[in-house]
Amino acid sequence: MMCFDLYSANHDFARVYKPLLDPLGLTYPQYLVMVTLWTGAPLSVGKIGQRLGLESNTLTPMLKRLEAIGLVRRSRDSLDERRVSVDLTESGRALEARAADVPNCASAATGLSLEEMRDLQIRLRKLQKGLRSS
Amino acid sequence: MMCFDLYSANHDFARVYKPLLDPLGLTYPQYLVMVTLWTGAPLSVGKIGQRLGLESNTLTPMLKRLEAIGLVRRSRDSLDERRVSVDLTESGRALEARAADVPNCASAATGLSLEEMRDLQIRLRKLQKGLRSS
DNA sequence: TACGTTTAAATCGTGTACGATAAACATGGG
DNA sequence: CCCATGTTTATCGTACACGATTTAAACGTA
Repeated sequence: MMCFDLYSANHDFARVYKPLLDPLGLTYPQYLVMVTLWTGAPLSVGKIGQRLGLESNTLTPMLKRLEAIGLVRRSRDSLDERRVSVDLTESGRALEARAADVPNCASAATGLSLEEMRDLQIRLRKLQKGLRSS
Repeated sequence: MMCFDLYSANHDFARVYKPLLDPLGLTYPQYLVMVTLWTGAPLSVGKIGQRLGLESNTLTPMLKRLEAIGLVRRSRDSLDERRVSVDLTESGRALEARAADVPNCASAATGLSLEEMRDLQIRLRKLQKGLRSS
């Protein structure tokens, strides 16, 4: 069954990332949030959730932790007070440089060629598209 | 980054399984444990963990819940009192028939052909092998 | 037999996930 | 302007995950 492979490959990935992220003081999901913010902060909670497939019930506590360690700042959007805008602090922005090698280390750990990675990624996206539209 | 795709594809899979498993009263990880047991109970806690990439800290509470709803029985192995042997109850065995359609429904939801699924599975296993040996 | 080492589960604390619900705010129609 | 409706985030309870530690049983060696 494919779900077995997906389930444990995901865990294996998290395990490979752990030693890379520990020095940065980030968990794997926290890292994914930071990567999302590095691509263009500020973002609303909902926007971040959309990218990662998470909702406020998961993100709110996580973002509060990231705020507590000084990497992000949360503030109500003045145009729409329902939204919470999440922005990087100086420290959060600086972390990007320190995390620069993480993707390379991680992809090296896969043992796959660039070609193979690209291919797997395309297939995963197709799977995802199917799952989401079902 | 591939980890994003793997991370969210795994979540998407869990979401597809949920409506299929709710009628059975199982969570997604619980279902994976039951599938493992259906392939040949009894199994020790360690053996189940080996198959799913989990350890006793995750499995012990989960197995206790499965025991509480009457699907499995846990008992110390008389040959080696360190081990806990996990076996199916009558009810746990009977559930296999009720869950017979789940894999088909799930693979239908992927929107992939059998060929594509086999291919993706092979690539995932290769990835996994790489990640585990790193 | 005694004892240090290894192994298998369990326990504990922290951090995700997520369904269900609540609270605060925006918006459109009357 | 008011209210019904929808949207966005937060809160709560339950269930994984996992690192670190503990407990108990098995094993090896003197």
